[in-house]
Amino acid sequence: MRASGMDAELPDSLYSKLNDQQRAAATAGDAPLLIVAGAGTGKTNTLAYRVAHLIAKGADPGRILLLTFSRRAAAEMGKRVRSILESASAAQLPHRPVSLLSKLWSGTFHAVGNRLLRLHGQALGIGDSFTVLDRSDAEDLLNSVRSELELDKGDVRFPRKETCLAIYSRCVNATDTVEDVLKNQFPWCSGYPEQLKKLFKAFVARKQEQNTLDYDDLLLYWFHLMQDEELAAGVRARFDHVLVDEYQDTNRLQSGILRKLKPDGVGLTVVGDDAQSIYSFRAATVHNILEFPQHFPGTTVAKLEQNYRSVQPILSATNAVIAECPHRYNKDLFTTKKGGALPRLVTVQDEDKQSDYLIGRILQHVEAGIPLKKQAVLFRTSHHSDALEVELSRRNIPFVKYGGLKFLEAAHVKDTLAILRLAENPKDAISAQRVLQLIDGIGPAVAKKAVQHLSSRHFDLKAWESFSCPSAAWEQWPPFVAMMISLRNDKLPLPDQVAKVREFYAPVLEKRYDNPTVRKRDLEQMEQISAGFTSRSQMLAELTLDPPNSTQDLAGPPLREEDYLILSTIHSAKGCEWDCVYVIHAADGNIPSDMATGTAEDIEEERRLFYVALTRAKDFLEVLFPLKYYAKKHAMGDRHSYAQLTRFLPENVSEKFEKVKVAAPEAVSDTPVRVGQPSEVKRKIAAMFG
DNA sequence: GAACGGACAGTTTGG
DNA sequence: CTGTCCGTTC
Repeated sequence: MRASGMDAELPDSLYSKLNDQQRAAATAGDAPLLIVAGAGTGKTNTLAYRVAHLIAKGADPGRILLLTFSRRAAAEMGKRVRSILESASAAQLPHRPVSLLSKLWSGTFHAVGNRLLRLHGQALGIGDSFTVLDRSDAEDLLNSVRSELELDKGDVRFPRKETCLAIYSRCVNATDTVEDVLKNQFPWCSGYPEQLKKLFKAFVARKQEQNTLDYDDLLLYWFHLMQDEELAAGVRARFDHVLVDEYQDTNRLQSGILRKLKPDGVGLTVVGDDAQSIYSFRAATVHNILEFPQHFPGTTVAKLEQNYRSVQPILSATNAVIAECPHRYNKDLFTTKKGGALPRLVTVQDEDKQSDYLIGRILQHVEAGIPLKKQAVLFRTSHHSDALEVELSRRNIPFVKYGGLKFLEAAHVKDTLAILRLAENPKDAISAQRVLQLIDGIGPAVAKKAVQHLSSRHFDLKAWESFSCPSAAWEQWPPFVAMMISLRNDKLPLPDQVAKVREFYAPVLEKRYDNPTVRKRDLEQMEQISAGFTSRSQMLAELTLDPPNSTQDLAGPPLREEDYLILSTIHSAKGCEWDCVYVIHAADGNIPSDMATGTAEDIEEERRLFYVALTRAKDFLEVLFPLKYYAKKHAMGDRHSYAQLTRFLPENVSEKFEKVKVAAPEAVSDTPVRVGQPSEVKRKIAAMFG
């Protein structure tokens, strides 16, 4: 181990904030280390202490690789390590490690893969200027390959592009064959193994021609980089220590990378909780954490079992929920947080009542001194919060939503980024086709011709000056080509580039969308944030790899000052905690989602998902269950159906909850008009004059 | 032959 | 709100 001569322990007082289990984990030696950490047991803190410990003992921060689940987690970890080391410096450690912290390699597997591949890209033949396709780009590319191969002709049952990509992605991430993936995950597509293989082969070839990598490629090329002994040695030599957070949610490709990165496991630390594995749809496998000790003989297993997050009644309830799950590392979570309220299981009449009740409770908690920011509403699926969002807006309660429709998925944002991507990588035909079709008179056919024109002239964008476009495009074409050429100028600062794009794009936006003002503001925002990136390539890669979770993520500080309620999908809530947590739509079919009740394993994952939701709560937890669901298609007739409570709360579990029933509204015949109506009237009157 | 406009359906979770 | 299908228009 490097620099082992300059052993300097962190001052003892620093560890006083850790319990014995945490301290043992943070200060364990270099043998492979598996930290099994239950929900709320201070996992992040322990990992941060371990990093600080390694640095204090002389490890070079630039030689530590910290793999986290999200960008947010990476930032949080960096902050904590910094603050621990600052306390250490105050206690007069010999060197000043804090200033070196920026050298730490931290980020998601995909982001680190992106960085490493740009460093080693020459050796792999992909260069350092590849662009990264997001999922919908990859789908579009797959789709165009599919129609070229005429796989969509005459067979309506051939899987849709989304399904094709999902199959491909599963093959890559689970390192599985097409046949096995079809058999196990996509049985309804099992009639097409040969066609799919042909499609995937062409898809891979096309990406290589275009110099583009999709998300999966960032792992796949990294994986293969590690299979080449000479190149692998180069990557291995970069890192003395590798730490992986949320290990239960890694897939086989990722564990394959780790095993080549640290073949004997020396200097490798992984942290996770098998009870919180919720990403199998992304090919994550809980086997990675369960079998870690077999993969790396000599593993030290450290358990963290003291829960610091939840009060006893909540912990009892969540322990009861997870106790129903058959296979897992045994952990006995306990807390010393005595007292506290029982979690509530609230039955409401329907979704409207759910919103009413919820907002009432949220405001009560605000009055009791709990700011909105410390309260979160969690749900299985993004659209589960639709009705609530309407009601929150109506009552002027500010909120931020995590998960769901991404800023980057909005058409106008995609258009703008496509222009920048085309400037970055003129071989990127998917971006080119998207961009070209923004011009009047240019549709798929002409766009394709223009791409061919460019391709046969060495992808020099100047070649478009000599392209004969249809007459409808005559006016827009020259300024378009001029803009593209000017973007190739490396000296042009990024915000100026975005400004040029906006100038070109503004009229298109006016013409194509009926709410251009909001969209224009998004683009202004994009120009502003572009100033924060060092290069166009960095901006494009980072936006693709760490898509902003909400538009507020992009907004400047002013909004951060304000108090706002958190709405989040359960998946996006991973790793977070709040004083009050409300889990809505706890009906069977929602939790578990009826999209995910195929196999017993699927259902177990949904159970863990429910467990993750409940364990986010510190002081107050409420689970809401609307009895009635109205069939959306028959809104005119008041057709409805009765829901069942989620199967994850059988009587022996739900007895840990205080049961609350909110009275049925129909009982009162002289109830005044529905709450929704006044706003409708006001809206109509307000809209009378445009 | 290709672009465009209107109508219509569908929409898990995320790097 | 976006992708897709289809009839109409250039």
